[in-house]
Amino acid sequence: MADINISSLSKRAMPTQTSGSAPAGEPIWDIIELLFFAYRDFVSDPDDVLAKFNFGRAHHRVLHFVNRNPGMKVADLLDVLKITKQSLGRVLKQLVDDGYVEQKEGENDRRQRLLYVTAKGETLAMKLAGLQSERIGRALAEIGPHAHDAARRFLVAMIDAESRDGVQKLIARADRARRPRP
Amino acid sequence: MADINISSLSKRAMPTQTSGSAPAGEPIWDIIELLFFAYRDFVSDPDDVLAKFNFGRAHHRVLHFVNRNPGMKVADLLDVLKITKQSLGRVLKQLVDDGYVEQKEGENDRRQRLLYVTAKGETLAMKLAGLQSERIGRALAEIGPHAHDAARRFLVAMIDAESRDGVQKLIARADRARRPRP
DNA sequence: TGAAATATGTCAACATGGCTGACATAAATA
DNA sequence: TATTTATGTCAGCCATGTTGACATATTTCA
Repeated sequence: MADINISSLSKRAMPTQTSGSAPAGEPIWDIIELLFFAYRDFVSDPDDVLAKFNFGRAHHRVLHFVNRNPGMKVADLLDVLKITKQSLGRVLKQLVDDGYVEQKEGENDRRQRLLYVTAKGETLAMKLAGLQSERIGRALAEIGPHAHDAARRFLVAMIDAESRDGVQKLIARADRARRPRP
Repeated sequence: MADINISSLSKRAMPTQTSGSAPAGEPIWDIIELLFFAYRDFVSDPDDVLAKFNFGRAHHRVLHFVNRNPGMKVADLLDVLKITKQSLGRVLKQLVDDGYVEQKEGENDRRQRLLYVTAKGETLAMKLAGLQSERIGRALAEIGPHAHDAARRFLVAMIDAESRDGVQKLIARADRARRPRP
């Protein structure tokens, strides 16, 4: 447990100033590089599992968001993933063909193909989310009581200001959908 | 300024327990998804600049680490990036041909090709690091005094235990090299 | 009702950046 | 001298992103 030696990093911090819009202090090297390494490890756990199913990261993203937002429209998914419909179409087709995702005609608007995970799809999605949650849970537990909140605040603040609201609403809505009003 | 509404998230937290190796609580959806969105935005700023130079993310990574660790061996770079020498070779060749990176014969071991950024290379590397630092600096400033430390601890803890030490040493060593002993 | 807009799908072609496998060269080392 | 090491390179494959063009069904609007 813990060869973590944080004190050795961050010689002289305080770059792009705590105050206003300072121009260009020394780059914040530690966070830049830690983000690279942390994100790489974060996505690597699912990658190993996905490989066994002949799926890649693209499939993971689709499966994840469909699992979290059952009944979402294709257009919504395109909006969340910010990829082209051709790129989405490729992986979505495989997920449907292999029985991980279903498409149902919209009730009001019959042009829509609402997306749902199948039982099989949910199992895989939850397995992958479980792996990532284990890593996150371990990390947060190592740090202390307010770690979750601190991490969330940091990550939210790293998102483009224009998208933050949308992202947070997406997350909150998915949470509500998953466990309906008590 | 601040459509950040953190309180709306995280209905019921405490998944993979604060204590030991609990098996499989509810996934930590917010962090999973925020990491996806935050990292996407984090790499998007450099992407736009790189596109103008006909470079991609792979070039960015190489340029970044060579800038941070002048004189590093090709083998070291392969180790950090965890890609094959063929993948590295492709982008490295372009960076050298275009005059962003130089290779010098090792003094002790003349088989080695030690890597250095040129003036041009440093300018670009610093510009990209500056963009990312602006985003990070803004985020940390928004949050509060201990944000940098909290973010660093979180990210370190997210890295595979076996690599943490190496990563932190890499960062610390690069910091020392950049501003030699006072 | 008929024209236009919308939601989705699909074909073709291309770029980037991973990968494997095989092989080449120069220099260090046993 | 024989072997190992550090690096480079050729050839080809795969995943996943892109653009552009076009097709189909359905809804909406004038």
